[in-house]
Amino acid sequence: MAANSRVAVAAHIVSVLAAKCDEFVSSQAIAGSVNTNPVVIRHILAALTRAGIVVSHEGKAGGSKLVKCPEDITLWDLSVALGEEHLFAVHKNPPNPKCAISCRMKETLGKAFASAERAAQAQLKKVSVKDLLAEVA
Amino acid sequence: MAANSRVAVAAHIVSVLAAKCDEFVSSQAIAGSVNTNPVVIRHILAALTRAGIVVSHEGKAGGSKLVKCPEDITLWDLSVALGEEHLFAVHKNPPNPKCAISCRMKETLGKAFASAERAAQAQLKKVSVKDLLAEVA
DNA sequence: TAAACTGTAACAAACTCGGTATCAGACAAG
DNA sequence: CTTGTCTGATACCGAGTTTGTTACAGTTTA
Repeated sequence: MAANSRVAVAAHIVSVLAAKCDEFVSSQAIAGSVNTNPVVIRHILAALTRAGIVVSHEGKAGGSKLVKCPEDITLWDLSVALGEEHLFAVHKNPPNPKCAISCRMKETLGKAFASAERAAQAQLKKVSVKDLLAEVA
Repeated sequence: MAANSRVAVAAHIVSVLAAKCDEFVSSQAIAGSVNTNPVVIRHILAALTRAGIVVSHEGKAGGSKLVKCPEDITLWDLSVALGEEHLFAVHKNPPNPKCAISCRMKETLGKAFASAERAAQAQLKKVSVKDLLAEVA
């Protein structure tokens, strides 16, 4: 799957913020760690702000910092914050009414994929930002 | 995640073949059920053929049929056949050597994502084409 | 030989993704 | 109160992906 890496970048961002406990860190400094453009970072930070995970501060000496404790932020929370909770997609072609399989297949597949997504979700919920930092250190 | 729907289409294809037990079904007939173009079907069928899941037959009265029993084909087998086993991606920016987090983050995230993928994989392995057909019927 | 089919290549339209440039506005420091 | 630094937002680009389409050579049956 041509999955994007926004959840990974979000995890990186939040880890950097967690490491600099309670300081306001600029998007430029974070971008230095991720090795990308500050605007890319700010775009993801905006989603994390909407989700109540970080708070930002405009103006000189501004930046972002965590609102929640690192152990209360999981990879799943980041996925939800970015609207990336779906791992599988069902084709969206309208069903052929003449074919019984066609009429029910998408619904059936949806259930199967949903259970796989729940399994992955349970695993993502087990990994907190605190765990990531501990592993890195 | 901008997930594609090729695994879903593959599942649809294989279900149609399983329903028409041991007949050779043309890509056009399958396309009629999926409601798409025959070439799209043939492209996926090519991958399934390489994986030894179906066999095709050129010429008039040609088509494709299953090689394996429906209960021995799982959604995971289809994912592997299409090279779609990865659900998550880590950003590929080179790490910033001045930042300890940056140097280890990608590796750490890779492990976390791998465990989530394994969980989803285990679930996909539980669903066979026979199960899909039973659910549809 | 004619018809029906596969296999494959080439292409297009729509979309996604990561990156970049730019600008208004906030705000702290001097 | 001016200057410098920062966020937030928008717009844009190039590359790649996805799905669908057209076209055509080769195979097989009747």
